[in-house]
Formats: sequence, C-alpha cells, structure tokens
Amino acid sequence: MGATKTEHFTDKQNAIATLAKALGHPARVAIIEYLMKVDTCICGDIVNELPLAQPTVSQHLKELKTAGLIKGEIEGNSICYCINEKAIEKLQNYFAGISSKLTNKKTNCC
Amino acid sequence: MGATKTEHFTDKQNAIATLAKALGHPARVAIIEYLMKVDTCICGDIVNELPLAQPTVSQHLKELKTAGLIKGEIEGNSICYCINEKAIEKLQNYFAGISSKLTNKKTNCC
DNA sequence: AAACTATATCGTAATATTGCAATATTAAAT
DNA sequence: ATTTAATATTGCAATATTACGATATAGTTT
Repeated sequence: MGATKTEHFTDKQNAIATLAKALGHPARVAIIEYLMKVDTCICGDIVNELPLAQPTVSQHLKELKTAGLIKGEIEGNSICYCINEKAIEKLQNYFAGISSKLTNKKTNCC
Repeated sequence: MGATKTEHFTDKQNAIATLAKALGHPARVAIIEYLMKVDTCICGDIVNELPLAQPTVSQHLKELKTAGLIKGEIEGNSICYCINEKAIEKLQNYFAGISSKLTNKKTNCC
C-alpha cells in the first residue's frame, strides 16, 4: 500500500491529477508565477527568487517539467525554462467546464 | 526536513497550492467529477463508484473538504456532499489569468 | 588548461500520503 | 432496544515527497 492506484482511473483523470499535483506545492506555484513575471525565458536566477536551496529548486523544476507544466532547454551554462501554455490551457478548460456545468445545475442544496 | 516550508510563500500561493494539491490525486478528481455528474447533492454511493475501500474514500473526501473543494453536511445516516463553486472559480480565474498574461507575452522562446 | 558559474544528481533524513482492516459512530428502521 | 446501513476514525505498513549537503556535470571565461 501507499502507492496511488492510477490504473483504476481514466487517462483524463490521471492527467488532471498529474498537473494539479505539480502545482500542489507553493514553491512550484511561485516558480510558475516567476516565469510569468519575467518576460523572457532566460531566467537563470530562479534559485535566487526562492527561499529554498539550489538542489531543492532544481528538483521542483524537474517535477514541473515531468508534469509538462514547463518546457526547458539547455542554453549555454544556464537553462531556459518556459511555461507550457498547453498545460495551463488544459487546466483552465477543465475548471471552466466544471464551472459552467455547476451553474446549469438545478439544485444546490449545500 | 521534509515538511513544506509554507511560511516562506505568500498566502495566495499557498491557497492555490492547497487547492491544486487536493486535486492532485485521481480518486479526488473522480469524486469531483461524480459530484458534478449527479444532479443532486445526496450522493450516498460515492464509495460504490470508486475502486477503493470505504475508509480510503472517506479519507479522500475529508481532504477535499479540508481544502475547501467540497462542502458537506450530515443528512440522516448518509452525507450530503457538494462541490464548492467558489473553490473551482478560484482555480479557473487563476489559470485564466495566467493564460491571458501568456498570450500578451512578447517572446516565446521555447 | 584552470578557474568560475550555473544547474543537475546522489544520498539521506524528516515528514507526508496512500490504502485498508478493524473498529467506532450515528441515525434510521424494525 | 436491537438490528441495519452508512460514514468516520484508528492504527499501521508501504510508498512518496520535501529539503539540503556534497558532489558531479557542463559551458564560459580567462
């Protein structure tokens, strides 16, 4: 026990969960917000922006990349990370869909 | 170490992370989708809808409630759980904000 | 080539999450 | 009051996450 039973859920459910999980840590939210703030992708000072040690930041970046929320490429001795717009769109569309279905609901007991 | 350093991040960042984390598990995504599908809040058979044991489902429901994604009240010997629209709205607005800022960006190197 | 700079990986400790059997709680039904 | 039905809590094992020091890697600069 202890491992998530991903095989019992749909691909879409797992996909949303993966994206949501990646944003389930304030440091990773902060990274996304920083990438949004700077208007270029060459952002070699993410480490200095966060209150965490360099290996920890590197790890969070890796998780964001694995989840597909950011794209990154090697650029000399620094790294170019960007937000993956498609991932953000997926999340936005998902929640927009829930919202619109909720407003169409007949009853709202709670 | 091992505990998230929430105190180093802004309230808004922590709030988004909390909501995202709650949806960071496919079972909890499935629960939200089920609550959306049924048009009433009296949904006493969430357990039968999920491929997990009853205590596990109960735990996931608790996490969703703690995070503020669902509201629930005792209704006789069953429970009335509903999606908290405000929480979904928060997420939707957040990602919509990121999306619109991204499209306004000058450069998109990656 | 050697020094410098920036990011990644390894190893490990502390903590959190996931899942479920057993049990408790709570209210309705008989 | 006892049974029934549904959800919650407890306790625990397996696994995952978080964080960082030490070290490795890779490119740039001198």
